[in-house]
Amino acid sequence: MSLEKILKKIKNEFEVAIKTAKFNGNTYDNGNKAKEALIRSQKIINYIHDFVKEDFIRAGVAKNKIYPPVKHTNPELKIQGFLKAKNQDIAIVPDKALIKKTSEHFSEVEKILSVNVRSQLSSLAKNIDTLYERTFAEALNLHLSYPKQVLGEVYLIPTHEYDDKAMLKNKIVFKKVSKIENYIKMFQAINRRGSANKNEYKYERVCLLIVDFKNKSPKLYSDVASLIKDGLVPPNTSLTLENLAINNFADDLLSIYNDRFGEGKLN
DNA sequence: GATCGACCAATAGCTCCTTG
DNA sequence: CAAGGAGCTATTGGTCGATC
Repeated sequence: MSLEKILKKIKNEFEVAIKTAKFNGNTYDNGNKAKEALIRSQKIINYIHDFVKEDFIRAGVAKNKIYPPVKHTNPELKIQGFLKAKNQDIAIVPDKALIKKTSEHFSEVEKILSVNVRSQLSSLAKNIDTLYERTFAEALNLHLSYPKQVLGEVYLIPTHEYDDKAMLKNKIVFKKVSKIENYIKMFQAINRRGSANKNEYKYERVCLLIVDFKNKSPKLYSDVASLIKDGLVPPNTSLTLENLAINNFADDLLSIYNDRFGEGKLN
């Protein structure tokens, strides 16, 4: 499925939950509660998981090396990092034998390519700093144990967050424009870890999906010029979405992977 | 007196374990 | 081996002091 279609589906399901206070055959007290159930079911984020998985397959990765497989939500691979073990949203495993080794520290485990995927559609401003901490702690947790491991992160944010108060009354209301600049700045700061022996807090490649859900067909922003044109970041901004957009996401990760571990291990 | 920023806490749905 | 419960986590809502 194309990303455009997926975003449309996400918008639709999210807004239907808010407007009807229903999700998955259950009726909730209000639209906000139904939306919570939808988010917590992981249904929405799983669309993005599958998109990323499909993109890896397009880029040459073997289907059977991806965990959980396309269209499946388990088994997730739990990898023991420096401080804690954590399930990986998308893991690409060069050799099946590694799967049994992820609960302890085996150096070959670093050959597993891992991508985490998350979203935040409301309360962005309030939580930006919780997000900072979580996001970079997760890369650290793995890189401190596995310095060469190739890590990716995909984060979906709206240009205008959904208003949580309006949801209580089953209304779709968008707040004024999100602090998109802050998000870009923060993700650029932890993006493109080039060398395997430093900057453990960085990801090898991050993708920030900036989407305007106010449009009937949600609009995905892949360059700063468009953001400026639509008044979403100041015209004089020095920021860029270079290496932060979805274009070449899988290819970039694979290219770093191939440099570190040799060509073709994931095909 | 409205908005912002920083920090904390809650909770549903999932997974996994236990128990009968 | 089903049912129930405990534990974990992602996401986001509440609050309070600072700042505009």
